[in-house]
Amino acid sequence: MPNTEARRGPSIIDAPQSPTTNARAFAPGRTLRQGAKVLPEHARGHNRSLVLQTLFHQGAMSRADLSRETGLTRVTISDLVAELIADGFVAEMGVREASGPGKPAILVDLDHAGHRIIGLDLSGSDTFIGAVLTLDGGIVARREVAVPAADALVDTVVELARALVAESHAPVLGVGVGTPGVVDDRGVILTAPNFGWAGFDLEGALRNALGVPVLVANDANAAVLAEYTFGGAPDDVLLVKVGRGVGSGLLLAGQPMRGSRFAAGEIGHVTVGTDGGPQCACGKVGCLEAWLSVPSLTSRLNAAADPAAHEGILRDAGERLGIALAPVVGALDVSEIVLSGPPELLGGSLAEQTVETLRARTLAPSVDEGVRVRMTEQGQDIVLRGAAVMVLSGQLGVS
Amino acid sequence: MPNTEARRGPSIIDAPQSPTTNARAFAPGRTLRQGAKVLPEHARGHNRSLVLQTLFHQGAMSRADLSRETGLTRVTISDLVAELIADGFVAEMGVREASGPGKPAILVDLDHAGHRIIGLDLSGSDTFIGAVLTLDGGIVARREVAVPAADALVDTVVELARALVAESHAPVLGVGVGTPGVVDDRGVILTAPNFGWAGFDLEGALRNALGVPVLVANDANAAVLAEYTFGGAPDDVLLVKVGRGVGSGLLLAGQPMRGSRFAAGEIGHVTVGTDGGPQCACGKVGCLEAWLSVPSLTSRLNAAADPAAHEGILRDAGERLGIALAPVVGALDVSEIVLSGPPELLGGSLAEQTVETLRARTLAPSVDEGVRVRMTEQGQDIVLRGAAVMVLSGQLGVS
DNA sequence: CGGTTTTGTAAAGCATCCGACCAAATTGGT
DNA sequence: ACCAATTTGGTCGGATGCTTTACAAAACCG
Repeated sequence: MPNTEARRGPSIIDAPQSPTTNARAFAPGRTLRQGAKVLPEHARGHNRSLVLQTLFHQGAMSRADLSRETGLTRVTISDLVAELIADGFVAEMGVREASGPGKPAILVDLDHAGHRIIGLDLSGSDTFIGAVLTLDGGIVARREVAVPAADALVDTVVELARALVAESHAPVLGVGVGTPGVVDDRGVILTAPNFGWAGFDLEGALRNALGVPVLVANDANAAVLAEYTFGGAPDDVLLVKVGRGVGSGLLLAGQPMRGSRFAAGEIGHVTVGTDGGPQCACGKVGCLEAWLSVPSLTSRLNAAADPAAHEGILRDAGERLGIALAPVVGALDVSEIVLSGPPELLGGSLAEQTVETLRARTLAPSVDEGVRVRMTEQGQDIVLRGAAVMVLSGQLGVS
Repeated sequence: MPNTEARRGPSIIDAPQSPTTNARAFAPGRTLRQGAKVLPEHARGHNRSLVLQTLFHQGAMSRADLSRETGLTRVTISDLVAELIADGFVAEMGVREASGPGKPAILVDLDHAGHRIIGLDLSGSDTFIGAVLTLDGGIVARREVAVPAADALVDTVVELARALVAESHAPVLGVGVGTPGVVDDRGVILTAPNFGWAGFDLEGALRNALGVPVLVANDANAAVLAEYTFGGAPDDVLLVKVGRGVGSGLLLAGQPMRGSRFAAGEIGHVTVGTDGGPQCACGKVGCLEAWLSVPSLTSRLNAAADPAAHEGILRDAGERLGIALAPVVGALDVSEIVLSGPPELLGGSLAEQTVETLRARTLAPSVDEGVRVRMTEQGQDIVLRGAAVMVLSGQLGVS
């Protein structure tokens, strides 16, 4: 049963076209780089999000605590909290055990059970994965379907989402989708070679079919959001997602970067080094993907009769990743690079060699301040949880 | 003063929660990624900047025009404009020639003569350059001093700024400084090997000495601001500044990127390619700076007896720049790369070869949508004008 | 048991923007 | 000549949002 709760009127959250998406970037020459007017009600919305954000990251606390954390007065916090309780996003959790003089505090917290988020991960090579998540990123239910033929793709995705919405026993805050391909800021898939999509408005199709807010983004961009919100990644982080291809998601100053043509992160077919390399499916030689993708890595590992050679193959791939990322690290000063993919391939020598190569090829700010390289701890669910973060961020202003 | 807010007791009520709730607790030293409260007066400030920004980019217009451009009502615009006139930032420019029915409009515009900006460029290898600029970036007066010995650096800079402030025949909006080195967001120079500075608060020193607002940033970061504001660069642009060293400034989605340790743009000592290269002063081999800096380029050109070899040397350098930037272009999807430096070195074959190499080593979104590479048209004043943009942006919210 | 501290709410005040209305100035039709 | 239409710029009251001040409730402490 489609719920209309998530699209109620008075919420700030409802504005489908947020003012930050001004990038109607097609005009030749220059786009108007003007911001938008700000009204008192926008300030209200910002402060609403600020309360939610504080509760999200710091857990249950009293209104007085919220006042101290946010800088807003207790009066305003009371008002905001009352509004959020009425909207079902916040709930009173009982009285805190008195720990000193004064009236005992009433704890308030996000109503984690009050809403659910649907996340979809279309990046698998064999299956589409979907899940029902709580507001704190916990997975409540999960479904998988085999990737269908090209002409049934959309119907399959819609049905997967519809089944999950039906399975959610709470109002659905929104549906987040992480998909391969280049996706613009309105959820239109500009190009997705695997699916044969070009200029397809997946976000609009899902919204029309489901009647709930939908947000669609590239899978690696979703993944880096999960790593930021749930994985403790710093404000400047690059996530490299290794699967059938190689892609990346980038966060700078805590903001996701989309690129001028929404193609940020497309590093799979960047040529690495000046000494040739494996043949790539794209026709070029020495693409990062030819060195690092799971198919290319496994085929080279299988071809090596001697298991002792495996170490060398993984180190070579790690070195190539380091060579490719060194200019990015130098130009952006990211402090952490997170790898997502099969841990048995990426987790060991490969990651070690990557960080060694990076330090050799960049001028580290100081000895122990070099860039870190590590595997994600989000495992296989990283895109699902990233899709949930997209909804949290888009609907509640929380990340 | 009471302050027991630090640690509350554990809450007694603890609904079963997924293990991921506290996305924050670990990672020592990590900054809270919470925003700040927003009050109505902040909205007012934003709208003030919006009016200034509109006038800055579109020139004189009537209050009614401003209302249509910004979406604010004529009432609010009249109020904002009155305030800006009282502050001396806006002036009435007379009545517009009637072009239709209705009462003739009174044009208002930025009062370009009402304030001046002081810009300093400390990036020259021989001289410090300073200038008095109008609000629209025009240079009114200029001074140069030889770079002094290390122990007189600060005094020299202060005196240069003081002389320019005295020379400005209008209130000084602020002083902007572009300097080599790594500069944090409060104008503290973390490292500047050329000057022997480490952790030196140049911004504070100048502010104390001059009593006007001061903003200090890296020279290449200042330069890219000039290119964005005065050079028509798009929202996602990388500027490469070639001089004694090689540095870069980066703008993504119209926002300057500083990096996690304020070291974004430090690409001079990134190793390029996997086939060696010239020896760099830093001790490594094949740094971008060893290929591309003005001293290294000129010495290689002078060493070539045959002028016909010059073309090859420049093409090699351009190719190396392309090799270094290809991963950056892939990861960020910048749409334009701007070169700043001696045009006789960078402007011809070098830039051509750079764009060719970039296109060969990245997967262009489509045929004619590849990245552009061009020389700046801001010439030698790019850092001065960028420093002025820093002041415009910091003091008026205009860029 | 009164004094102190803390929490949460209520009332009044200030800032900001908007809608409705109005006066002024110009064009254009009759 | 004159009046209607149009556009500009302003005034006045109303709505929203945050703050300061004040207050009741509920705990602790001596």
